Amino acid sequence: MNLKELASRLGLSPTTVSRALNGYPEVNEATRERVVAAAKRHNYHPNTRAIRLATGRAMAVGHVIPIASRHEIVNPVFADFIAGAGETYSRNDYDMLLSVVPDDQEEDTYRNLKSKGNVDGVIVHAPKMDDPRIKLLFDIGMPFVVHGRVSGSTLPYAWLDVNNRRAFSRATEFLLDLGHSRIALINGLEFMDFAIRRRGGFVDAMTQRGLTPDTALMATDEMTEVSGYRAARRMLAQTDPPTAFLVASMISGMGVRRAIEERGLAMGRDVSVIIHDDDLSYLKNGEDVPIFTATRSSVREAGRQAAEMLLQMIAAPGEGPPQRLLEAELIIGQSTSPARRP
Amino acid sequence: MNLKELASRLGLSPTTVSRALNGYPEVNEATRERVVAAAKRHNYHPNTRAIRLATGRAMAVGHVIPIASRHEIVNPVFADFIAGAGETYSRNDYDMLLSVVPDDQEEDTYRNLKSKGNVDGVIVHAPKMDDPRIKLLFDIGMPFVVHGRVSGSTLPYAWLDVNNRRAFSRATEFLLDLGHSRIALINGLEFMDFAIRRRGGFVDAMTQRGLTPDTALMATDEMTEVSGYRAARRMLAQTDPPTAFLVASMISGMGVRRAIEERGLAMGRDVSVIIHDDDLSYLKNGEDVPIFTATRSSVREAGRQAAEMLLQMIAAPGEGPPQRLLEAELIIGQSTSPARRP
DNA sequence: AATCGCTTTCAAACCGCTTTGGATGCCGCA
DNA sequence: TGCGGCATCCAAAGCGGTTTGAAAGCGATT
Repeated sequence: MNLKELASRLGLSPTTVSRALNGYPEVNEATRERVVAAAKRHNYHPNTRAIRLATGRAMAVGHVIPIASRHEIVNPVFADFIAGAGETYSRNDYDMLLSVVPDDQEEDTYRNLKSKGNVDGVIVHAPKMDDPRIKLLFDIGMPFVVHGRVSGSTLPYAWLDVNNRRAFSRATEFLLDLGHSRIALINGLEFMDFAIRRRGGFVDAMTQRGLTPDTALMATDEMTEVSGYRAARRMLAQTDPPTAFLVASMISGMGVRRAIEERGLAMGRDVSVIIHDDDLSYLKNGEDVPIFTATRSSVREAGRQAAEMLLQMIAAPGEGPPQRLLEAELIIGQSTSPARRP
Repeated sequence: MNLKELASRLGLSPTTVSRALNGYPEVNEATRERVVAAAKRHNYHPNTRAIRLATGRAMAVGHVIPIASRHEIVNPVFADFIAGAGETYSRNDYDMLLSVVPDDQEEDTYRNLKSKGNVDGVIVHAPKMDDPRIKLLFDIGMPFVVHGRVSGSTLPYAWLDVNNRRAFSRATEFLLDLGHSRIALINGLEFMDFAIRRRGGFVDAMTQRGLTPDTALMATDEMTEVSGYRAARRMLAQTDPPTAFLVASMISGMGVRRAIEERGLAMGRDVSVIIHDDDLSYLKNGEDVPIFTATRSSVREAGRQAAEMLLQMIAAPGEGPPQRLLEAELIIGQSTSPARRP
């Protein structure tokens, strides 16, 4: 059932039927009702491919998720972010296009997306410092919203980010207030923008209290269970081990806990731990009582909002790029306690 | 730059240019080379929207991921499965369309995908027993591959599944061979097809050795850390606690470990644990030495293969639905040991 | 010289919708 | 009676490709 057929059944022209269904004013209210009723009765849905060609809009947005060719890790926050964004798209009749590509083909992917015209805009994931994608997307004229920010970029781009710096400085201060001074940072990969900011927040808070961060207590790696475990184990084996850990994710936090317990210590009693909690739906930080003390910010909500911003930009271009900074909550859980006097 | 313009620059008709680029035989090799060179020089990429309308193919496949309206959990294996499938699509110039919808709108979503023509086929995720989607997709004539199987369905549908039954019976036998008899099962939600099969494998292996599974040692819930923790804690507090756990996922396995250690016991020494390991990229089960003894099957590889099967079906319809059963490996890790004599 | 067959090219129709630029009919008003 | 204005409706021209059916060119065959 297509437009032409529906029109001829109604004894109307395709023009009128199209207008009736799309809510244009120049069609008699009575005929509109007839048309709408007939459309429903015959289960008519306009062919998306035709609409797209005729209007020149793709009614779709792209998410390019790069696969690091070296370690092949899929960032676990993608699932929740994309679920959030997907909700927004569904509500607005947009499609979500996912491109999974080796990270060295990422630029080509954006170029193709543009020149083949299958999306109206993209979300940029996992920005790095001085990320070249910003300039690229500007050059090819593709609307985009960055999930995160790009230190070093001078162009006015649209972004949505968590205040990572502030989250980590607050968490550090919280540990300092509890009397800890040997605080370890188990960070993500420090070419990622968020990791740089987190480190900044940590270092700032320490310095502000007159402490010099010990580089032996600062690790940077992929945020996996195993890497959290390894870093923590190594640090705990030092002569002057940390009494507290600041950890970049729930998953690496679980590795840290494993290392602590393996040493016969108890997390929350002997060693304090604060994690950053993305509030992933399948990795809740406890239910009634949080397991970990955490800086929490829902990545799913971030997805919803970033998608809204992008649709907004597509609908009204030339408005100046929207930017939004979300604050993380500090959640007090069972993994922190006052430092024990040595 | 579009086809018409490229053609006129070359002094050729659009027909010839189109054919040259698409490798049709009825064009002179010399002209083809001229065309291909010009296309590259002018950076010409055919407009996907036009191709889709002209050919009637969407060159896209859909993944509908339902969000359970009650608990809003995004299945953590989606990310890896989709990454795997995405690789296949990229290689074959297909787009991946993700629809995130509340689970009560799932049927409508499939109907719309079909009637609006934005995909050529779909992957069905997380099948339940007697899943109604099978019949629906048959009725509307949409090619599909199920990730998993659907107990109770009589229609010949395409699927790719892990041999969950065998995986869990092997794991159970392994524990029995180690001398365990109080074995607990911490399963996923038992309206999910995979969970039913796993339970079947467990029960079979027990019964075969003359043991009656204790319903007090069988839990079924969402596969989260917290639910694993709760179930294990409850069971360990019983008068005749289990000496071994069979757990449906790595994440709930971490909860089980937490419950064990909270009780002052050590996993692998006092209590044995076997998990099912989907080999998620961000949740590796150790690196050199596996943390958990596990039944392992890469969900990412499953994604790759399921996508290939679907593309195959789309390319050659009417071939009879492909079906593929993957076997899980049994990985021996540090979380199992012989049962201690009481 | 006429015909045939083969290769190579092209004009035009088509995919299913949107949108422009009229038409048509009817009413009120001079 | 004639005409402008308004409300409705429609024919046709896109959108940018693919594909059908035909034609042109040319050497070989009759």
